[in-house]
Amino acid sequence: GMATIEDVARAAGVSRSTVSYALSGKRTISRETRERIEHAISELGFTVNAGARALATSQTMTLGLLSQFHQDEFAPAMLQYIRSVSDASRELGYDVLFVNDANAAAGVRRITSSNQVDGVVLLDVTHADPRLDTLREARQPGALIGLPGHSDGLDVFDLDFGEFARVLVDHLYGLGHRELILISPPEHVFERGGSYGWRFRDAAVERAGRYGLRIHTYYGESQQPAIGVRVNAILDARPGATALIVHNDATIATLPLILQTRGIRVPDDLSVVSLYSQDFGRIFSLAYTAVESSPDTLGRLAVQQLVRRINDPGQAGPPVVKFIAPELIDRGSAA
Amino acid sequence: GMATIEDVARAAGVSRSTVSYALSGKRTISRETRERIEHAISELGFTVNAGARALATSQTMTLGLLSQFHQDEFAPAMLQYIRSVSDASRELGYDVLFVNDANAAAGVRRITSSNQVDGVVLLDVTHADPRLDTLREARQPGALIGLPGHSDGLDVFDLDFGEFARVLVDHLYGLGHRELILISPPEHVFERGGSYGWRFRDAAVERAGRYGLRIHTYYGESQQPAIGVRVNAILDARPGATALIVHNDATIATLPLILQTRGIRVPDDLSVVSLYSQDFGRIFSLAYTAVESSPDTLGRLAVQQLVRRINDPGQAGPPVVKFIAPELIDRGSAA
DNA sequence: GCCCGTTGTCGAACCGGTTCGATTGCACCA
DNA sequence: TGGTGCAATCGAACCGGTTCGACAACGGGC
Repeated sequence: GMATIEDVARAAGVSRSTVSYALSGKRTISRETRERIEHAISELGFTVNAGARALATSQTMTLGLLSQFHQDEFAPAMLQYIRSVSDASRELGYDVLFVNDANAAAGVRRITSSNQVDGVVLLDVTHADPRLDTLREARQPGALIGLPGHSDGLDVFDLDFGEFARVLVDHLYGLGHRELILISPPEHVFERGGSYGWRFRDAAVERAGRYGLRIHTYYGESQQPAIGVRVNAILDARPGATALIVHNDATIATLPLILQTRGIRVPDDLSVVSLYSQDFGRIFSLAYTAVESSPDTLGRLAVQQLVRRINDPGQAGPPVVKFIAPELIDRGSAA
Repeated sequence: GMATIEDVARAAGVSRSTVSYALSGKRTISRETRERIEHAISELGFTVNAGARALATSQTMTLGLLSQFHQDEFAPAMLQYIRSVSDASRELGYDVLFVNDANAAAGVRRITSSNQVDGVVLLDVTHADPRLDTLREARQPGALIGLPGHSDGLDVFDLDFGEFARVLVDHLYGLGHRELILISPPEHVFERGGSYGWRFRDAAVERAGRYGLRIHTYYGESQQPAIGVRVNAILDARPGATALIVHNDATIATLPLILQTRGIRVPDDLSVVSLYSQDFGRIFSLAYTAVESSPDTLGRLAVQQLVRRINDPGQAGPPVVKFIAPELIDRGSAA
């Protein structure tokens, strides 16, 4: 058995409560007593029992992180969110309970109703996410990464996909392009309700229309060799287009190889712009002009807001919907 | 406040202990009483408080998962381990506490000494992993994914890299190749003590020597454009080599583009074999003959063994060192 | 009619902390 | 010199479960 606070108290010749107060600093303790206690603690190798503390304080100092691996999903981007949420949590003193249940809503219920966590972060939120209702019923606050159809009562953090699209269209328009191609996420993402697909597409089309540009929009694919087939078919069908906007992780990741095979040089023969994070670009060796998807910022903001609500229930104001503004990183792939 | 077992007891007109026994089934309860209790439970929406249960039973039903993102590491493979450990844990009734502290050893100490977990899985274990000593001091059992220099007291699961190398060399030898190139992980992986680097290389060299093959070994790089520069330099330096063995995630991921750029066809001009998982191959659209790195099996075995030790302390036998045998998946990239 | 074993339930102790109210001793002020 | 206030500490209650020992009721064997 491990040393308990009782053991420390005995070794230091004081009561349990005195040890507790010495630990928390919530009441004044004389210097000598505190030193005796500290000595006993290091002597015995005492550590507070997390379960007991959680029971007494109703605070677990743990956040739930709910990821979700959709079938056919292009997963690598997920890791960046897991990292950023985990890092931000740790900095604020929280641990992370990672949940990836097949039944995601049940996972939310399990960790919230049993009081295993003080708050929940949902990754990869879809338009009609089945986890949302369950999360709303929970006592603990929740923060979403990704905008659902109805976010009532929950804090939302997402990229401003509309603005992202406009920045890219503006960039291409400014460079003189007049006919564009947009490759969106795969169709099944739209069907599942990943709203970022149409938020980006609609804004791009609207903006292009305002400028009088022609823009052709297509669904992308999520796996080879379908990706290559699709891209080639699109390029064959639109020989007049001078620029490609790729809003599709799997497609942008293999694009260098596809274009290379076709003998297309970027930006000489075709301009390419996209949307991905620097880490993502490094992993796939991409050097396209892109708006940064900053998973780090997103995860960090979500955790910060969550912790604010935990410490300040009801006080932290009405639910927040925060969109990250685009930051264009010009890598010269559009001319 | 949530409903407690006391509320359930009151609603069902029984004592707390009776409710507890009805829940656990550790003592016989009459049918009518059990039904009254179950009714009360669903009526009140009662769920056992995890902290209280952990305190009473000294079991948290949570496993610690310690990942570690080394600087310059090629991370995508990590996600597969996280998934498999998490899935396997859930199937056995455990939750996963995900820890990614900058100071990894401190992370181990934190979650073990505070009794937040019943066991610990270490990912990406290096030769002289600083987490090991801390883990050995813990009350909880630990399972490693990756072979360290000294694994005393801990269960180890890893690929049989030596055998993996031999299978690939055998494959190439059988196809008539007489001069091979091996691209290993980056040098800093060897320095850090990732033993898989030399375990694979030494076995490949030994096997090639036995067959009288020439084999040239090189460190790979972990990032573009260094990867391309390195690969091109190697190919320039060894024009006589007919086959390439790539034991390096980052390199194999960009190899298609590099070879395409050089105008090298696989397997017509050069045979290529490697070591990666099917998922990894799908993400990077790779179609090389490779030995499967089965992160899924590895994660699952580690968790199973860990749970065995948790339920059966001291009884589960001496520490295990289990190596996964290679499975060659012939995708025709060697001729 | 008595003894015994079984079934079903209860009360109390315990797990390891936190926190509130009470108490003691001492310095300070009027 | 008595009252006041503060610093330092203690004891007890509580958080929400689990588990052990006790006990009543009951049926069966003799």
